[in-house]
Amino acid sequence: MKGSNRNKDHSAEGERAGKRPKRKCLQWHPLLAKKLLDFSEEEEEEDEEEDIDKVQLLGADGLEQDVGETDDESPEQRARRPMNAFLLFCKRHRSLVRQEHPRLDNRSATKILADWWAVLDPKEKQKYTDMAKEYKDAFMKANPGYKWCPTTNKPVKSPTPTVNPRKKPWAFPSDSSRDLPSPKKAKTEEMPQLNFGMADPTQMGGLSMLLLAGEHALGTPEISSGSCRQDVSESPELRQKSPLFQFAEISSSSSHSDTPSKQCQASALFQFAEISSNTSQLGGAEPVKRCGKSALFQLAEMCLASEGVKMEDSKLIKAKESDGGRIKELEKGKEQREIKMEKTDDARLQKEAEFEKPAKENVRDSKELRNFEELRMDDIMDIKMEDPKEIRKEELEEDQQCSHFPDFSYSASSKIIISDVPSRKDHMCHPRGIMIIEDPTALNKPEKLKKKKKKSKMDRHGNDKSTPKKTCKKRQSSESDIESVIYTIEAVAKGDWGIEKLGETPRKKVRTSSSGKGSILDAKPPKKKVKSREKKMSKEKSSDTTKESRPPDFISISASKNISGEVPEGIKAEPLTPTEEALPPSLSGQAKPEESDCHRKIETCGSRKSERSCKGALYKTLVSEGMLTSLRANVDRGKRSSGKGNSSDHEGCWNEESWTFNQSGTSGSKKFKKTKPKEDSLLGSAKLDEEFEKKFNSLPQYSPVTFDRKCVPVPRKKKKTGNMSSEPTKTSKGSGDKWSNKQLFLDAIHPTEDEKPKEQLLRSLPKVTETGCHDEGSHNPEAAETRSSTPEMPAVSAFFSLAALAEVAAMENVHRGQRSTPLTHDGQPKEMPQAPVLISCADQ
DNA sequence: GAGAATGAAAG
DNA sequence: CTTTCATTCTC
Repeated sequence: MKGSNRNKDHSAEGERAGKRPKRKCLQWHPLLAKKLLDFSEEEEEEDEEEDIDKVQLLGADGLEQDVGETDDESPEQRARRPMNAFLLFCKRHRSLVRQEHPRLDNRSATKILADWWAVLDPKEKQKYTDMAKEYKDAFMKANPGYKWCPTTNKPVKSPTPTVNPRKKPWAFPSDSSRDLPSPKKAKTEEMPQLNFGMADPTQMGGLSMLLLAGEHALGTPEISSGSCRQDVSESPELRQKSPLFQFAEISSSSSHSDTPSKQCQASALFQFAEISSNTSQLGGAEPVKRCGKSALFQLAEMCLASEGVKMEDSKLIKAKESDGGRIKELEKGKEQREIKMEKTDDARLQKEAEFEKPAKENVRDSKELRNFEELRMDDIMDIKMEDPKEIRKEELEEDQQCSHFPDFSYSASSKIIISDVPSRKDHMCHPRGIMIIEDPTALNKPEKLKKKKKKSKMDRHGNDKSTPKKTCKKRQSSESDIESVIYTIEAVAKGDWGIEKLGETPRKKVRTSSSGKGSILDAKPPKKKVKSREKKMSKEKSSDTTKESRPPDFISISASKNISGEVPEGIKAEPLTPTEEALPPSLSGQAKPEESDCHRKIETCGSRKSERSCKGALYKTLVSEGMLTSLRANVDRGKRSSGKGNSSDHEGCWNEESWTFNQSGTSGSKKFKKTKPKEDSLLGSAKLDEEFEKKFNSLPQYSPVTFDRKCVPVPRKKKKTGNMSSEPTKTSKGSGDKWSNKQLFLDAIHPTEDEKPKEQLLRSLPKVTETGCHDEGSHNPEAAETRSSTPEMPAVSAFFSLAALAEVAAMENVHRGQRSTPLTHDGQPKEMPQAPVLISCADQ
């Protein structure tokens, strides 16, 4: 049913309604495609990967379908016209309105918003207008060919029946020169001539491509986007006005010069737009050179070297594991990591295993959770040891424990474990593991997911209203969540992302993946998370301390990395290794060869894979060092997209979900690559969106009070008058009570009486976290504005090459999905402060 | 899905 | 001048 609908014209609307549509837009899709073309080599490799993926995907047809569907819809179509000032305002303030008038339906809220808008100080209005314009410009730059809307009628019917008539027409009509068919289409069938047509964002090359793109952007003059350039040249004012433009200019034109100061201030929006565009036009790049170029890369390489050892270990493990606990393998995840080290010495392992078992039994009473974890550890160890007897024992123990925990069932445990796995930094692994374990059906049905989301939303909103039962369930999870949140916060404060991811990721994924079973799962995972976190925390302490004490310098990073390589600690994420581990046996077979390849390549600094791996290492390092904080905005985005896009069908492809799906499909070692392609696309759009969001968040948010005063006198329209009179009145009342004058500018946290303490707590916590670690979330409008340029980002960018930054960002995007909802465990709005809207969307 | 608002863009 | 569509989300 859906499929048909999607295809139909209205599908777009439906999508919108669905919310997922939001993120779908990859305006530069075509550009990416070109990139792909440029980097045909990688493409080939990826293709292979794809095949593998497909095979794997077979299991879950739904996933694949989703992807395909997504393809059909084509990102270009998705590209949405930028919001105008009023819409921005609405988006920014709707949540406020809703808070004040929870009962009010959206329409009414819109009316109120309109009223506010009407009375809004022109000066303030101008901010929104400017923002809208800025974003529009950026958007247009990103999508040179983009047309606002097709004419009312024409597009729909006549043109291209194959694709949604409506979308196609307006997507990139003007690009006659380029003629980029919708990327997806092209890839599948049409335009054999155009190689890029083949490029499917989904399938497209990985970070390397992105990297290349970035390099190009930096290195190459603005050959690419003529139109954009023209625009820029034409409107110098814009540049002056908006850092975005400046940045765009810089990146496009000179690029090479780092011009850190300016760039720093400039917004990533244009950057990415430029990059994408440039890349598209530019020819292939030389990865090797790049490697040499960036210090960042070198650093990554160093990291890689350390990791390489680990990888080998993981291989060994796999080989051994062929026996039994496949799932367990997946589950092992983190513990494995640690264990790996131990593993080297079997004797030690055995001893430890034995030791731990009895110990946990004793502990049981006191700390069940811990035991559980330990148990897992034991399982892992056993597996490694390959001793069937021990495994059995473990099982028994597990059973016992299960008895202790009514909630935990075997299946549940497995799932939980999986969730844990994701908690590690290996995002790649998670999705896949989830996919495998979970029912494909669930994935297939986006609708259900939607419902779920809705429900969750309902719950959150309607705590007052209804669903005591649901609430209860959630509450359990929520409590645990809170703990986790706290941990997360702490972790964040310390700069350790991994932990945070742990908490968040599992949750989200679990939910998403397990539409039906979610409730049970939800309840469980949090506990585990907490424990795992605790454990990690303790273990990581040493590392953490190190991090804390040290500033995020290159040197420090490198040092830490080296150390990490030596130390088994979980802090450093081993992207490749964990992934491999996570792979199920079936996959492992395929993966192994790849791994070996990777390994070899890794050894070779110049190879792309090595680059990737290096990137991964780098990413880890950066993460550990907390340098990615600024990039974290992606998380928000991810949440958003995930929330909306969870359905995963068509639009999903660009979303995290799609991403996740792909990963799941992907075979082990290559996950990175595959992920990357989407990431790229995502990255571009994501970055743009991210920047946009930042800016958006920086926009001032006004308290109802502000409007109340003005509001009364100004009745805008006759029609509404009736409503207006009544509603505005309400507003005034509510605002008066809740809002103090000092709060004229709304900060992040709204003291809503309606909301429950939990939510508040969650909100506040996340806020704090973000605030502390990342400036991104601009809680204070003023501060936000100041930040609009995003101090951190610029700093980072200045430090690293743009390309490197982009890579990292891409990586983070990958992670996004998993960690996406750090705070949102319950589906409650956590990050109210920055983007209320985001929150609403984000919660599944 | 419709609808509530505003506004930009295209016909 | 009219029509789309961008945002959000209830009904």
